[in-house]
Amino acid sequence: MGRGKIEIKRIENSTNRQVTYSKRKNGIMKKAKELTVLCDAKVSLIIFSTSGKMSEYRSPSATMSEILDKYHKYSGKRLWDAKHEFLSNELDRIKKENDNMQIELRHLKGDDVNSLHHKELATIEEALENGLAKVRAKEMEYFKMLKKNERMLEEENKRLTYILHHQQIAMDGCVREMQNDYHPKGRDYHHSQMPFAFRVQPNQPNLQEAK
Amino acid sequence: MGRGKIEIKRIENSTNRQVTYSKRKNGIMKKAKELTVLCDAKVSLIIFSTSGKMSEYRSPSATMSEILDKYHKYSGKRLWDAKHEFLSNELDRIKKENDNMQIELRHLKGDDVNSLHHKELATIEEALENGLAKVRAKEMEYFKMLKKNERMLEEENKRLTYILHHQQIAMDGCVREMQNDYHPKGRDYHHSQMPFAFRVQPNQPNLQEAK
DNA sequence: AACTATTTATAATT
DNA sequence: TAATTATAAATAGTT
Repeated sequence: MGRGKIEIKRIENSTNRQVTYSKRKNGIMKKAKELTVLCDAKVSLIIFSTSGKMSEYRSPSATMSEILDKYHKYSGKRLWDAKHEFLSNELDRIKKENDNMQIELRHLKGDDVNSLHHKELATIEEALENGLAKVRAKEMEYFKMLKKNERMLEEENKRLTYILHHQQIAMDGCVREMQNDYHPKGRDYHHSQMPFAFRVQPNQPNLQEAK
Repeated sequence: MGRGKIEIKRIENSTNRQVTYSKRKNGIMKKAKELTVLCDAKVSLIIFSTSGKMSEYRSPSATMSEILDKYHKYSGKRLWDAKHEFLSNELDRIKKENDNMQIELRHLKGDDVNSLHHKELATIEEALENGLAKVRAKEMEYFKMLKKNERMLEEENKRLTYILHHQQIAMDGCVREMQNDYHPKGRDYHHSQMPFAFRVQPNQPNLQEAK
């Protein structure tokens, strides 16, 4: 389409090539726009000249990421950089793992077991019994520890009570002596002054009976 | 450029639009190829039709990632940052979900329960008992179904045996008649000819005793 | 950059 | 749906 027909091969004359580039670039851009409007298509056209200059047309209705997303899906090519691809793969892997665990969890909770066969059911049952046994053992252990702790506290309590009692007796003697020295007429002075809480009281009644 | 001039606006007639799309798509592809060859340019042309079908032309000298790299530099647009961030967040989220499930699974299997308190242990125990109950119920159901099926098969077996038996008797009578007619001297001819497998045998001995 | 002869693309038609 | 064709559009060579 011009004064003469041309062969489709590289134009060797650099000036001609540049002129033709400019003209045809405009032409193809126009065509892209027309295709977009006439046929309601989404077009992405990116052109780099020999010198590296970029020209772009993109249908107004489409973002570049949208186009690339679709391109990605269609071509199956992995355009993204290594890091991106790694993340993508990792995500897929973990999602799969996640699904499997979810299924296992549901099975262990006794849900969605209709599709399972006898052998699978037996395996799950065994796992459950196993888990139950372990959990109960742990609970028992916990209980024993509590019991042991309680016993230790009781022992300690008894010991403290004993010591306190003797201390009180010693103190009584001491105070009586002091009363004899300085307040010969006063009686039970220290007892009436001492706050109740500081006097030894059996706060664990059963301790008195414990061996 | 055609029989009549057209306005550049969306072609409402769907058939026409599709025809025009096809023609112009080929046209623009051809133009892209020519530009590539004539002017030594790098071209990327991606087109999506209304229906979502993709067509692509790319200069043979250029890979898509090369084009996108250059596009990236030129436009200054950061196309994949958003995507990257999204993937990264998604990965974190799912990893966390994963970890939680993993812990739950371990607990249900009775592992790693040392750090748990009494209340948590009790919750797990309950879940396990629940699951076990459901699984056993399912197994019981399965077992009953097997039993029922077995019973039905036995019934059918009995019925078939009965029918076969009577048929055999009838056949014996018939053959004997035939022997009397044509081979008065032959005896047990049909029995010796009949493959063993076709003769009624009690293959489930206990069936004979079953009510 | 504008012009124009000619080729090419394509809208309407078959 | 695929050819055909008349015409519009694009553009190669020219100014």
